[in-house]
Amino acid sequence: MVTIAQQLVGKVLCTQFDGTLTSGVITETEAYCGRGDKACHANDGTRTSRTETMYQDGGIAYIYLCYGIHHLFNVVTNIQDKADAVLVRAIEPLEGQSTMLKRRNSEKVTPSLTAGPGRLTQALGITTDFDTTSLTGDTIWIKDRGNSFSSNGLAKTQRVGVDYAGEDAKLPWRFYPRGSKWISQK
DNA sequence: CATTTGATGTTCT
DNA sequence: GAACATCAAATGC
Repeated sequence: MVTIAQQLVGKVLCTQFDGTLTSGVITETEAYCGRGDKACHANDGTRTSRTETMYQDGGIAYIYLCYGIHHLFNVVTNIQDKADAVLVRAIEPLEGQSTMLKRRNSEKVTPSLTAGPGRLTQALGITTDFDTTSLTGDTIWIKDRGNSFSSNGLAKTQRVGVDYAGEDAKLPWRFYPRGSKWISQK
């Protein structure tokens, strides 16, 4: 679970709609565990129409609306009825940069273009319409470029924005490459 | 520069 | 009604 979150860093997240391809290298992830992690929406078997996606088999996208405005993208990583997911918090733009700039309504490629959970989904055109989409299809998928980071090259810190989770907010389940600029601010 | 505030939907009380 | 896995624009130094 936590291992999967580490392995996802350095892989390439791709989306393709209407013949337009956009992609980026994953530079920041957070692990969320459905059992014993108060920061997870589906902790302790909490099932709602929103979190139902997390209880499905792994290898699909869990996308939900946060604060009524932002779409956050997660990868479901466990088997059916085990609600585990990895939140992708930031990417480094790769292909289709001009499309991302257009979607984000900006002109220059800077970290603020895709560094942040709400930002990367906007740049890639991901919305809740793609919730439960399989990540092995041709709409949203993850490419292995073979340049994964060793646990030594990865910084390990507390997760962001989950202070309400008490002790569980201190779990070191946020990962990003040491020295990378494509990281969400805080 | 730092801090505050508005937008906004889903879920739980 | 309150809180929430957030961001950008406005305000105050």
